[in-house]
Amino acid sequence: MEERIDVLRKIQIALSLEIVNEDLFKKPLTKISGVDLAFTRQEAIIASVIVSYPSLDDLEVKTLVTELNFPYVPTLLCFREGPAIVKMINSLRSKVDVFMINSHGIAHPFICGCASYVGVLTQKPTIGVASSNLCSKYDYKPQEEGKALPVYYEGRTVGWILKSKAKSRPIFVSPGHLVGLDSSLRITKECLRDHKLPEPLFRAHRLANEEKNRIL
DNA sequence: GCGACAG
DNA sequence: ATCTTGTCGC
Repeated sequence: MEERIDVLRKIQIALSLEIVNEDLFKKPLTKISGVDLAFTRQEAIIASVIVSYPSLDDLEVKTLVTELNFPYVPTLLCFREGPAIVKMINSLRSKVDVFMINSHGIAHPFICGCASYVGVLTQKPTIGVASSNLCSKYDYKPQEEGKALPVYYEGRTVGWILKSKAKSRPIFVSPGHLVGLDSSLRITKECLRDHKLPEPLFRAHRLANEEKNRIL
């Protein structure tokens, strides 16, 4: 069992070497997809909401149901959710410029959060947005709405802690793949409206749960 | 050794 | 994440 984890660690480290944190997404940016999952006993409902950028109008919504085969293990989330997200991305008809994934990107102990994992496997630009911290260090939390402070891991900047909504806990943003550090924050901020999470993710989260309740 | 630990 | 009622606050 420990050997099993060792193999997965090596995969993460190998994938981390493939990550490119430069702005190689299409410009001007016109389509962003938020991807999130909801769970039932033995399956996952995965939702993608593609919105126009920067107007954020819904362009295409889609859900898929898939089986889960890997448990949730902190730092190994990509092996649980990654395959389903890749399946969703590969099934979309619209050409999406950047994917926002509900997870961390490079702000990960092995530099391989689920957003980075998905980006490398699909070679699509990705940004990771999480509601809580995993391994980053930061000096203090931003207090003013809209403000962000860098977060570090082993001495280098790997993302941001962003006060996305006045009376909510801050969120954690980190580039996944084919997106730079600054752009990951800028794009995320441009997608903020009335919720703590950026619109693509807020809508994908809501859609996944609506679909889950519908099929139950 | 102990605690912490995305979803 | 999920299982769950009411409840406090914007």
